[in-house]
Amino acid sequence: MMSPAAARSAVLSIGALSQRTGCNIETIRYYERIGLMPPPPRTAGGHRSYAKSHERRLVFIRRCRELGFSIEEVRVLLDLVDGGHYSCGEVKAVTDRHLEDLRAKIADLKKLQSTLATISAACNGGQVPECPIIDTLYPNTD
Amino acid sequence: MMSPAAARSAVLSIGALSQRTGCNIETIRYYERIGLMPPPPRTAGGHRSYAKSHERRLVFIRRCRELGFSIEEVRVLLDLVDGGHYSCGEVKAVTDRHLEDLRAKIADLKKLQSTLATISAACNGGQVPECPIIDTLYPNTD
DNA sequence: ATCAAACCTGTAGTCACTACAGGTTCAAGC
DNA sequence: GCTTGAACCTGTAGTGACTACAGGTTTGAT
Repeated sequence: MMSPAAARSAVLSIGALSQRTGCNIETIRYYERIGLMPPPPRTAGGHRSYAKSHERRLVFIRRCRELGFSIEEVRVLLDLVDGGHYSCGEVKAVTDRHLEDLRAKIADLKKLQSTLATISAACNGGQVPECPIIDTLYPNTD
Repeated sequence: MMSPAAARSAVLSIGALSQRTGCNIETIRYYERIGLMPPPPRTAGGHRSYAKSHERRLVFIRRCRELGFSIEEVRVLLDLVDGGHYSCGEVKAVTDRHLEDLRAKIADLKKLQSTLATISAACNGGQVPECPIIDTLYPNTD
């Protein structure tokens, strides 16, 4: 159990929090503005004072974002966690929907890549003022 | 060779162009504003009058966008085409750089999917107030 | 006290659109 | 010709997720 003095030594400025979490200062303020992060206490001079719990929350947010969850999805997950009595099923539902989105996006990109690779392969990159890529994409005169 | 009267019958309003190309009216105006599309002639009442050549250009733009080229990449390609004496190599360079971006993006998404699938698989979606997903993503108390 | 770095709030910009608001034009129907 | 609704116009602002200032204040070292 930390003593009050020891707890006070764990206080972080926004710059320190930024460094510890790899999250941009301005992004941290953005997250506060949109409600993902609670407004922290301030110094007498108006500077934000973050506790360890703030840091842990921000790490969670960043991990979710890195995994591609949208801000809204992160918000839903945080609401579940904040409520303190979420079910594992609710979390899994959000996660699996996101997984589905990822799969669809990958399939989409693969199709694009395949199409583009086919078009590009028809071009040997010469100096001729014609190009199969342009010829494919630019409609002919009717 | 179309007669002047026949050429005049090929004139499209912006709504007609939107329908023929599947490109939103407001997006067409946006493309004009950012210079991808040239400003077309106007009717006496100020309405835009698009020729067939405008339509072909817009189809090209839409195809490139659908393939994931950024607006700037489309702009580069259009500059090449507009110059009229581009080399196939220049076009291929833009295209292959885009292909590389696509490949990187796919690899990135696959990694995310794999990570997330692993995390999600640890969750059987029950009613317990604990969740391996949250446990993985939310830092523990130090 | 001085000074540079860190911080603050507010505003605006990025990218590629998308959605109005308020007004004008067009064309069909009477 | 008049009416009316649809289509069009310009200008502005919003979307999502940041990111970058400007101009001012606070902090901490010297």
